[in-house]
Amino acid sequence: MINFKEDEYLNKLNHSCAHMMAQAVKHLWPEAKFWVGPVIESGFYYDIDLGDKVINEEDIVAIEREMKKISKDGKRIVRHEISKSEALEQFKDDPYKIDLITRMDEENTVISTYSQGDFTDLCRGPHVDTVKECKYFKLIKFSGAYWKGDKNNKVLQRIYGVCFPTEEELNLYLKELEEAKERDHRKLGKELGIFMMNDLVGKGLPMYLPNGYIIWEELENYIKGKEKKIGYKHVLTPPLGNVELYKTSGHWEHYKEDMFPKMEIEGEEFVLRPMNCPHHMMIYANAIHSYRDLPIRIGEIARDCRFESSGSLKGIERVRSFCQNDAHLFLTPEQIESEFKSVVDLILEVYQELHITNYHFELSLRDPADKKKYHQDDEMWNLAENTLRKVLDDIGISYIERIGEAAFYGPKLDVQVKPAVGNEYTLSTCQLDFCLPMKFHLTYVDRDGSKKTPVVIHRAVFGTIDRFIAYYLEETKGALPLWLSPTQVNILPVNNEYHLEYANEICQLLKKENIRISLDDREEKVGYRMRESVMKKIPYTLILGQKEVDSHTISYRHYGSEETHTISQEEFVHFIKQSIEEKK
RNA sequence: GCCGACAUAGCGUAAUUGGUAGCGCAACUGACUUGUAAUCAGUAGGUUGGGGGUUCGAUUCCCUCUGUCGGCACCA
Repeated sequence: MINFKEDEYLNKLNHSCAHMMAQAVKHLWPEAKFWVGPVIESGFYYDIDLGDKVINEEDIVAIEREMKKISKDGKRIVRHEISKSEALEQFKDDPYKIDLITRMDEENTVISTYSQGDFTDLCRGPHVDTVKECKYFKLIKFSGAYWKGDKNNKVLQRIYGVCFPTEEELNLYLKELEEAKERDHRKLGKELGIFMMNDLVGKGLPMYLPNGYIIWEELENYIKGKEKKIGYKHVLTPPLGNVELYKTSGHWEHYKEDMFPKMEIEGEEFVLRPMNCPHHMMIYANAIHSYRDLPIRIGEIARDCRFESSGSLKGIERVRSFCQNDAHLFLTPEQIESEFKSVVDLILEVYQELHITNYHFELSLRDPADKKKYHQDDEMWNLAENTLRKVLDDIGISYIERIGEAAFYGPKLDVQVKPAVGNEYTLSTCQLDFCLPMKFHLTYVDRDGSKKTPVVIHRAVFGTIDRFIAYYLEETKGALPLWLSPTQVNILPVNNEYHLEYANEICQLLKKENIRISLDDREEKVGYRMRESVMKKIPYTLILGQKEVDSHTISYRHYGSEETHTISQEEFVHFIKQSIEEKK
């Protein structure tokens, strides 16, 4: 997908188009006031104050029409430079622009405005030469958006759009947007029988259907197998806990509003747990540990519940009940680098094996100015953040630093991915924590006999199994690799009377090898059954007729290909087993 | 949670400027006995998301609740 911010001309063009949209809005609603209209990865938007007026579909059509007129009229876009005081005078009736101007630093800053015909906007630029260039545009969506992104502020009207140099590019982009909807995991999840939701059960509470649970089990076994190989021990802990546990960890203070409310019973208070860290801390604390025992790596596919705001729920990407692929590594300070590296290596290895390529790393740091969110200990934060930077630089992976995105207890490395529809999210995470071990008074006995506090790494490779399934469905457009496919091989006997016996024989053969098969012995034409097999995105469809019976062979078609291959039974079994093994 | 849109059979959809709903797929029955993306015919399936209001009459208009979708905010 195109990134409008990265291409210099597209950036300029879209920014100019945002101005042109503002001009059109001003023509239609002269009282309109404008906040900001930046170029973003997916085009541009403008935040507009229209008083009580709320934008609707018809307005969008009208705005587009007006924009076409403005573009056709083809006014030049002219830059003017003015002083701060001149700007304050020029925009004195516009509280939004005054807000922007006032926050510009020095008194002598040169401020620029851009004009086109009857419209002038405060802007740094650059812009294209004339509005004529903004010919091929489309307003994509609109919604309310809090002023300055603060939920306590007024809601402005935000309109999103895109602009291209040519009609072909615009149409291609719009087509890609439509295609993205086709691989939305919510659509695929329904079509392929992966998961369901039910109003009576409750929103944000997905239920995995037989097909979905096969994927779940395979993923769970896969990741646990990987973890076991590098020394993780898996545990099972309850999905709720005493409120005191979360008061101790600090989660209660930070997130109680986002947890399912506490339950009082027999004088005790419990919550459905929002994460597993405290449970794992207590498992660590259950025994005395020597420095020789460290690192201790505790893993769990753990059920958590968070009271996510209703507006944030999305398929199985963002839910209220989910399972983390969680683990906590308890370390001596000397082990931080090697263990952090081993987690990053594991993430990279898994991504490579699963052919995941569209992702990037983000180093999430604290905002030192935010005294409320973050655990107060400058020395700890500096140590933790510098350690992470060092490890990442040693490994040689590139990453973007994000201020104010850290967990309250420590900095983290996040792996970000972009879904078919919507904003990017975190798939994998690795977090460094000097804070919780102290809160829980965790210790190990060091070489000199003294008690020391271990360091903890929190990490999740799949993030949550739920979210990973969502991601992987979209990534594969629902055509999952063989090892994850709910049905791996679908068998079509050409004629039940003559070929069903042979088909059953092949079924038994494949079943013995633990291959997930289905036999479609309905009295329908092969073409009809083939069509369904393809629509279900089953990796291999076998066609067994007289030819195969006579020669004891198997004819198969691979999903995505229209060719048929005929090979011996032994070859096919070997081939399928190898493909599963290699996660093809 | 906020701003807005939407909700018709298992799924995908059509229609009514207010006169109680059609179609396709799927399901079921029968015929066809099938060689790589839809064989034909028939049957059944809806208090048009729940509740309330306006009206002679509401699926359509209004209110409300629930859910979904697009953004915003949030995301340990």
